[in-house]
Amino acid sequence: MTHYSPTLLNHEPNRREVILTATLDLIASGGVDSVTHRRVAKHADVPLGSTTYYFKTREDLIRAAFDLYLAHHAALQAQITATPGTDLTAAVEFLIAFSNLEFEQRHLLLTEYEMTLFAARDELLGQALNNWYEHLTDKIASSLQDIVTQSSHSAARAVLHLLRGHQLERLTNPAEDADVLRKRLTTLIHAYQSEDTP
Amino acid sequence: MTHYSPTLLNHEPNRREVILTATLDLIASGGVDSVTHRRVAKHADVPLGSTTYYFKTREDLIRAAFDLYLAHHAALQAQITATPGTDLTAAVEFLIAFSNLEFEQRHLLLTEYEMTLFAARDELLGQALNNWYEHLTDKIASSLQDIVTQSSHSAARAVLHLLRGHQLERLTNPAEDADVLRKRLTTLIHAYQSEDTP
DNA sequence: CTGTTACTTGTACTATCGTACACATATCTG
DNA sequence: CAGATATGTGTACGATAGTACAAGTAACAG
Repeated sequence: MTHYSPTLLNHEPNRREVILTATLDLIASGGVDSVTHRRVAKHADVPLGSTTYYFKTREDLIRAAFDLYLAHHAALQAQITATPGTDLTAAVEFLIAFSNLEFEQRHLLLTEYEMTLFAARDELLGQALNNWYEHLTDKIASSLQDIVTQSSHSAARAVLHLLRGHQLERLTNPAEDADVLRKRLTTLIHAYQSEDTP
Repeated sequence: MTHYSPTLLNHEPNRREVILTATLDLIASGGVDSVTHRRVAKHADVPLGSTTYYFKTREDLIRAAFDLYLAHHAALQAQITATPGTDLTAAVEFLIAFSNLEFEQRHLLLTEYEMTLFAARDELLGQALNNWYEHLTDKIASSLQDIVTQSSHSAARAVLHLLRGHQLERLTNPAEDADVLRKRLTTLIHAYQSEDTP
């Protein structure tokens, strides 16, 4: 007794990635909660058996999706890092560009915080996220190294946190735009430029 | 035909609040996803019919729980605000105390970011959250008003964002402790003290 | 006391879920 | 070509979900 009507099977080479992309879509629009095997399958236009084949459990699916997100984001970063600057204004503009990268596509921002919250309760992803943070800090630090007098790494960490807080509020408050951020970043970095910092 | 065996009914006056407290417990430990009428009922030790009586839908329940959280948090803040300082060191210690308020009880931190993410997709709660942010900013601004030369409100916003970013990373990275935060806050506020800020 | 309203509770209905699994086809290995 | 392995697909099962609701009890207004 046949379970389905075959005639032709789609042997797609990258089914797995298609499924993960659909999963990220769902996470961005409805949160991690909204991720179910069935919904993902429907969104990716593949049968249910296909998602459960590649990802045995729901958690596997979510973890893998976030891994893909980190990879995608790394690729996006590469576009920006190409043009480093050597003075304060240029550095700030670099950071603004970096921030806009996530601003302009709200779903990136949402995905990121969904991931952060999920990682807070998932040791494995938590570690991956820490590595990612470290990586981001290094990128920012290298854009600051010719500007600040003290450890550019520690300055970069402060910059990153200021950015995160800004983005977090931006999720619900549109008044927190790029102009406001620009001023704050300038002030902060300026602080790391002067040498009398305690 | 009786549906249950009555003999005595618990006519508790604050069933509603008991239910909401249980809901917040669940949110902190397992996230918004883990909130179901049945789980809340079991955790609060009330029958299922009780939670659905007070909160018609799951969303009502979650929204109400976050409202209660905001009220509780306001009460906690009051304990701290009692002792304002007039110099940089005192102000930083005030902020550290404020931050520890949430650090030391990880569940407060988790609840807060669950709320933020939920609010990002819920206009109503989003507005409430913005008001709360504004309120927090005012508190911080008043602790800075004798210290910074420029608008203490704008300085407070930067401080709040730095704090948020720090807490967010702290969720997965224990290296981000109070000492690190203290240094960053000092540097940031110092920047708002000097007058040559662009 | 009487009617009205607020509260309390068990149960039932329908939907959806994760997951397991048998079966079919494609690809690969040798 | 033949066997092994990877991939694809439909279906089934038990668990859990949101929500509705009838029927009971308490509190209260007049």
